[in-house]
Amino acid sequence: MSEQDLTTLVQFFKALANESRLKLVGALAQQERSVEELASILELKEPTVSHHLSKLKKLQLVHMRVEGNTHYYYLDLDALQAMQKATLTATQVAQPVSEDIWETKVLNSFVENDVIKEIPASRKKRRIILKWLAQKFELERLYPEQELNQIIKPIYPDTATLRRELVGYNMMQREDSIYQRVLETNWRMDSNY
Amino acid sequence: MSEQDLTTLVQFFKALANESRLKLVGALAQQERSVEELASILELKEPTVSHHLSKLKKLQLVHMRVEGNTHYYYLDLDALQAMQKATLTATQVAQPVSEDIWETKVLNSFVENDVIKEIPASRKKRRIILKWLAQKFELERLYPEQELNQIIKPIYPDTATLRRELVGYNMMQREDSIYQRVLETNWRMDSNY
DNA sequence: GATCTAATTAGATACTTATCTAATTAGAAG
DNA sequence: CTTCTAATTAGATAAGTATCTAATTAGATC
Repeated sequence: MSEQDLTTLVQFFKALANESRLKLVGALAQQERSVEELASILELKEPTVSHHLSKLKKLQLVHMRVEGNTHYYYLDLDALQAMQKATLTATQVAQPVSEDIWETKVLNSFVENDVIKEIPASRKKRRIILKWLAQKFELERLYPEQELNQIIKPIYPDTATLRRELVGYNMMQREDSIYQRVLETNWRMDSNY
Repeated sequence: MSEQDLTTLVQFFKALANESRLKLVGALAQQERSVEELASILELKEPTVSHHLSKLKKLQLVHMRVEGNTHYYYLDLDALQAMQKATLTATQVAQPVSEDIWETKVLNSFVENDVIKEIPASRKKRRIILKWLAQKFELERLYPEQELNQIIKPIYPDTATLRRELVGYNMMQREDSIYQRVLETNWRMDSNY
């Protein structure tokens, strides 16, 4: 969802997020009407109605036709329906950047120059750090424990803890002191990890 | 559209008529997220996010799941879509009372005790008075001019004007000084009447 | 049990806006 | 050309609300 679409959508919702304007739309759904007429139907003063109509007009949800002194307003049903359809899709559309924003922020605060400053206490954040660490290992390759340690040590001295965590999240598998990276789809997602 | 539906609809639009909340919905469309995470994605403080989430929660557009200290919020896609569908129909639904409100008001101000106090200057209002007057005549019946006058006179002394107006709007037809009421569907609707 | 973490609640501020009355504009009618 | 009518614009007020910081709660960790 682009920035432009977002503001347009907000404007649209704002336009209808008001009892008087919603009633106006309802009254105009039947037929065109003058300002005076609308004021009497809604039991509001004419300037107030004029104010609301100008907002709807700015969004092209209504249009106006002049006849003598009378201004007849009518609904743009197409515009209205187009907007409503747009909301159906827009609110469901993924914005794939969201996740990265969060992960980047967590990484920035716990990693500096490829060195882990501190291991986050919360599982949520720890998982992000470990994910970052796991990606340093190739998928096909087998890593003896000693080699694993050599890679991890400059990143974080307590290699034992990280080894244990990596296996715990099932980001790496261990067999006879030989480690191998696991496909991301198989990583543990339980609430305990 | 009932009063209840109207307020519900206004509440719904209000909930989405805000950039932050719309972004929240977008972020939650992908997956559930913690308050902290959402705050970092939207670049807002946590209390602010909490405030917005509580509004969405009150309308049941999102729900929450607790896990330790973390509160995970997730979208109620069904509720969202149901609401959106409701708007599609609601804004188009006629509220058949609107017209009567206006007509009644005009009648009240120009007619009293079945007597026309004054003939409105504006065509719009004049038409309403004449419509009321025309309904005093039966459809099938033929009215000689003299009988017509007898009926109109107690309502408004200047019978000539009213006769002319009724014919002008094509609410009544005249042939050899005999008048007959015209079916409403054939009344003149031009901008000059 | 003391400390830490994530979230909520309370309170304050600044911005928006719905509504009214009064003033102004523009067209119609006498 | 003066008067009347419908609508808009201007200006004022009051209500609502998005956001922040500070304080509080509740759960987890050491």
